[in-house]
Amino acid sequence: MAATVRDVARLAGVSAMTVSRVINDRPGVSADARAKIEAAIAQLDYAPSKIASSLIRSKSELVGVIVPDVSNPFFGPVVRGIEARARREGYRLLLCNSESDLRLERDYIADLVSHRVEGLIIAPASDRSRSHLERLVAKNFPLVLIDRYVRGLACDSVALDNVAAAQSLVSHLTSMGHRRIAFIADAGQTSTGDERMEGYQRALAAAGIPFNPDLVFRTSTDQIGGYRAAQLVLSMEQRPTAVFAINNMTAIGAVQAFREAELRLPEDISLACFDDVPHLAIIAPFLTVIDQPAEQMAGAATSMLLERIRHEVSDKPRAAKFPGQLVLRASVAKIPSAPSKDLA
Amino acid sequence: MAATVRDVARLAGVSAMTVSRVINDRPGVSADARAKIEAAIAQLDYAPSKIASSLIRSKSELVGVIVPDVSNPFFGPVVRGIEARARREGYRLLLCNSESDLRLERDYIADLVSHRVEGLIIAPASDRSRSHLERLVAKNFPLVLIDRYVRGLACDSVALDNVAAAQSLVSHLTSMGHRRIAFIADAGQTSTGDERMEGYQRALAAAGIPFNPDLVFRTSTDQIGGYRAAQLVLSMEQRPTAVFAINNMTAIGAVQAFREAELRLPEDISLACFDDVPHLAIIAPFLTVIDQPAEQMAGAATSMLLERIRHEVSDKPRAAKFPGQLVLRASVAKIPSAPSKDLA
DNA sequence: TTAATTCAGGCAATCGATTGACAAACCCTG
DNA sequence: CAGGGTTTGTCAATCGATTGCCTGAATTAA
Repeated sequence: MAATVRDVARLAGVSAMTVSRVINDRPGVSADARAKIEAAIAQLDYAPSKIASSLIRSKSELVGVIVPDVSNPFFGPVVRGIEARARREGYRLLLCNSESDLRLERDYIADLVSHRVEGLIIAPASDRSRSHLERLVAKNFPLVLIDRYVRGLACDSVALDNVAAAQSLVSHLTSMGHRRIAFIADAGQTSTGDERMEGYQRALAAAGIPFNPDLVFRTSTDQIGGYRAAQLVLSMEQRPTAVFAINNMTAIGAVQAFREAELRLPEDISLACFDDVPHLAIIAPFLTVIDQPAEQMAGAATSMLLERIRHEVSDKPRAAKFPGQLVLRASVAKIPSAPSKDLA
Repeated sequence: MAATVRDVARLAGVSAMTVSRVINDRPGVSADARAKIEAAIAQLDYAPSKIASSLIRSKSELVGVIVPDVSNPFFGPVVRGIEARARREGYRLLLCNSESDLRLERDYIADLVSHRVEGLIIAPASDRSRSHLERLVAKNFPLVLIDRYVRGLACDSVALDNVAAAQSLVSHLTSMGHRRIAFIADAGQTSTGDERMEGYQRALAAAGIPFNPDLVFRTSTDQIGGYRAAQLVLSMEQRPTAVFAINNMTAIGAVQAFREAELRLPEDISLACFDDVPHLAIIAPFLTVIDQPAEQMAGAATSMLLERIRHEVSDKPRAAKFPGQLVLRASVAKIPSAPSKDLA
């Protein structure tokens, strides 16, 4: 069906190897032969098979990317950033959505390896991803973790400095007078979640507020999880004055719950979260958030991966940390320092 | 480096072909041999090379996807929808962002063809994409256009019924009493843009409002384009009472411009646009929009593509149209029917 | 016991591009 | 005009999995 080097060679009256030389811009071809070959290529609409060349060269020029969901406002820019950087080096992206499903993630990894991707950038579903990632690391397969790292897995990673970012966000809440601050957290399976928890606790400690486990609501880190957690928050006897949501999706779920309960933000309850929702800020500059430089992080991860692929670096795993930016908007209210009066 | 069928065969004490049979679940292998082979596969951590099997079978199990930008709130769900559908059939996605750049798009297409993707789903940059898409169509290459079609190109497409959707949106504006309705449009290169223009004009005609070309602002369909167009709208002597933005990004740019001019929406000016911004509605149920079923459309496009790949359908091009849903929110105000009084 | 039938499993060719070894033709200089 | 060096191009092997064709062994029926 499709034309091959041999077809081109026959039409141009040369050998296959000469055609190959022209395609790969190698020396040793006369101008005359080159012209004839190019004419033949155009005439046959010939496209060299990367499959065949991948096989012989053991270079697929493919990079695998696994994220929970491309349509997530955080991972969309991540994928875009990876693609932009990889493109410049002639690499294409094999994109998979793991849906945070461990089994799906494992199958995808196996499939990408079969497709002979030269490297893999992954936002692992959880620490339990370790079992299947370990095999890649053992084989010295180029691998970069993004957004999260996996405890005990010695490989490159790019993530936010979540401890510091969470601490600054929660400190903002305490500085606004909040003392009962609920934390809508993940199920406790990711480094990201643990670090944010750590930041939460440090900020509380810094403000002299004892940590109260009852204020931590562990749930799935999606909209429905945030919605349910927020409902639990609202059902508490002593309702928290502020909620710290672990990411954008849970925050959105929380807003939904608050709205249904006819609570006003921030008058009745304050809310702050991780991840800006792009564009949202313009239409409604509302949520106080930690903004992550998603595309930059993705670019850095891709550079690290390409270095691994080219063996330009030592085997020692590297961990890049990016700072989060606290963006103050309107979802956090100031609480008058009332407690002392109440006691009097 | 990586193990091959032969390595597995040697270790299991059988021939390569027997191994191949086990991998592909073909009959003709004894339970004993199968067990030994599976043990050898596990021991060597063998992953069959899809590159080699693609070459011999002429099936890459790859589908190419080209969109302007995955991080766009419309195209993110599109890609997700394609991936979800393709995955079930064992296909992987080769994802490219064209950035609406014609040259980049052309290069990507050539590269995907070289990678021997079995089919291609593309949201073409503009009607000028026709020149490079035509060659694919001529070769009978499985191709499905999504979101936009290209005039004069006989191939499958999946898009919104933009004429009807735009008409319903603009009719909503006229029914609210608006008579001077600006249209922030594209540069006039896409079917989508033209159809929305058609719907705009039909709605005006239905309301007995003469079409005024001065109210059409052609620009790039991104945030900055919307911002600039909105500034022009505001600088008009007789300022329109409502703005119809061709998509979400231009609407966001317009909001930005209105905000800077300290105009209130919808009290001072009304705004309606295409494309819902996911999640935005929950946090700020504000923009009146036409919502597109992006994931559904993507699923349909993928099904059409798979049918083409399998030659399950005739060569006749098919065009699927999806209805847009008018979602009324708060960005459109009612205008008191003043004109007659003014005349009196 | 023998022939017919079935079935496990091996050999070798193939997909399309690449590459090292090598041959042929060319140029130049002495 | 002959011989060394260079350019240009050919041949054959290779990457890893697959498959049609066959062989040899096992099972069953007569």
